[in-house]
Amino acid sequence: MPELPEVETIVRELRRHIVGKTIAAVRLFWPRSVEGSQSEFCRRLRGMTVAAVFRRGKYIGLESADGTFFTIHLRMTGKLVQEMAAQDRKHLRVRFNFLDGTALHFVDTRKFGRLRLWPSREQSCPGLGPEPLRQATLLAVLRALSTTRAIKTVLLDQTILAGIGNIYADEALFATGIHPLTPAAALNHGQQKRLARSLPLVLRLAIGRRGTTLRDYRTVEDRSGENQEHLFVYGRSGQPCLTCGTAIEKMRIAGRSSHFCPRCQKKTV
DNA sequence: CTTCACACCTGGCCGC
DNA sequence: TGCGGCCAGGTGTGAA
Repeated sequence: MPELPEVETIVRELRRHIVGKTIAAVRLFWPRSVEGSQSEFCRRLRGMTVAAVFRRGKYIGLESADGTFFTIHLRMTGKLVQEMAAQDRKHLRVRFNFLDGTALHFVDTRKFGRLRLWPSREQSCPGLGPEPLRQATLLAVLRALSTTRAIKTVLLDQTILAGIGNIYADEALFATGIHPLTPAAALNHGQQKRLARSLPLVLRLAIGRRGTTLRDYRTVEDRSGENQEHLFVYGRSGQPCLTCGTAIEKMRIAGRSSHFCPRCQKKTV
């Protein structure tokens, strides 16, 4: 489900809702949602006062003043909500109760989401590439690519760039006019520069719209995003390209469906 | 190094 | 109505 813009939206709402609060109780309804020792996880979190909430790629990180740090990865269907809707109760996996009487619910239909403790914030989420929100960072990363893997595959690789998922990879490639199968190292300077400009734009616009809600994604306040109203290619196969009218095509790349306009995104190699 | 199948899970949708 | 097959914002593993 959630990619960088959705996770960023959730993190911003979490800051409003839980910073300063102390966890009174943690209850696991689906223990496998927690990686590592479940008893240690619950023990360390009990009594923890949330000092800060972070995002790193698609990870949400919560930290206390004494250095306790844990992450939540929502994978496909995970969500964090203050209040549970009726249909959420069946999929409640973890519940955090705070001293002030409020709660935070980790709801996850498909049970792919994962929570885990780390020794510190610095030692968490190893192997993630840089954040893709700055043009200069992206340009450096794109210029350094020497792989022949398809650019779409590379954008989805979290060790190269952290936070991009299937929707925004497709949208950014469309915005840049690059065919998703283009070998990463074959991008010319103009394409590198345009992609480095487009990606942060696509992501920031989506953040401004609180992300893309296709099915399950909801914010902490149980609001949906609005970016689904502004997609150019994702989920639009067979429909006319909003730029040129050609039917959007769909093909499988890196095991994921990829949407593109065969006219606006010509293969250059 | 890279691709690919498969695993982890549940539910919605479509065709028959 | 029921059933099978296919699909889904993600990631990790092991085989080829």
